[in-house]
Amino acid sequence: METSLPSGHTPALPSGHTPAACRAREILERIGDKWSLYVISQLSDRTKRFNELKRDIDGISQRMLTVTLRGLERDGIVSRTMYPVMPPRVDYTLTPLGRTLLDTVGFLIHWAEEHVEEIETTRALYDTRVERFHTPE
Amino acid sequence: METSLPSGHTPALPSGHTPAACRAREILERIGDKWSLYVISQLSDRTKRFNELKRDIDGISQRMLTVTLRGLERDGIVSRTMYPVMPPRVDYTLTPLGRTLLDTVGFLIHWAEEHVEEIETTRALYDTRVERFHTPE
DNA sequence: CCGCATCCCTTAGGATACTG
DNA sequence: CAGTATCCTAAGGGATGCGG
Repeated sequence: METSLPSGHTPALPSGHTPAACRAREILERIGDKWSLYVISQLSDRTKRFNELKRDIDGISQRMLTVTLRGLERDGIVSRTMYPVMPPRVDYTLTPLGRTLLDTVGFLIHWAEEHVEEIETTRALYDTRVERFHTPE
Repeated sequence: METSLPSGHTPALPSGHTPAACRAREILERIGDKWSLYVISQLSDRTKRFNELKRDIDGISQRMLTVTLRGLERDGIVSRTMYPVMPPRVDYTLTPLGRTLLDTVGFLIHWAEEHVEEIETTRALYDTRVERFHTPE
């Protein structure tokens, strides 16, 4: 297993011609959904409990946190430990597989925060241009 | 602007406590959707035309290619050049901003393909466990 | 405290047909 | 060739209430 980055241009993967690439999409959709990146990021430094995650990820609903965690657990990216105590206690932590995503996830979030201003400006410009085209007056 | 990877653990970003982080989510959703990663990847080595992309990205519909390209263009990740000829010709290429994503995109796709087997096995195992719980017999 | 079940609305996204 | 327009279904995702 090589962890080195395929620097520069990837050989422009077949993206569906081979069965493997086709199935890879399902996996990317898992971590590419609305919340997974943030859950992974929040677990980057240590194990956390359910409500701790809920507090730290601003705007996530209880339902979506559950759904997201289940998905990540199903894929073997997050592991779940339940302690049969009262009140219940559940710990979530990254698996070794999950940890292999940390650099990339960190980079993506970093990248997004770095370019927020730039992209929002570009968007605004684009939108006014399109508006001009569509409004008659 | 530092392009170096925040290796290991990110400082577990606030993910919404600051306005910047909150807005960053919208940007991540853009490249985290179903097709963007593949479009970016396909443009990694060179400019391509519309139908060329459509051919190369297996399974994408004409509509979704249009929608995805518009979104990427709006964010300044892809640039669009239209030649007023007959038949029409439109070229798509990555902007400098778009190129800064190449390593990460390449890594993600590579990562997904690398772990397809592993994850599918984990999924299947997880599903049978859950099934056991829910089916009475 | 953790989380499942339900309701319900919104969005994503595929199929198809038509245009400059 | 490179789209737009329309229709329609499935999935996403929030709110709320209940249960161990």
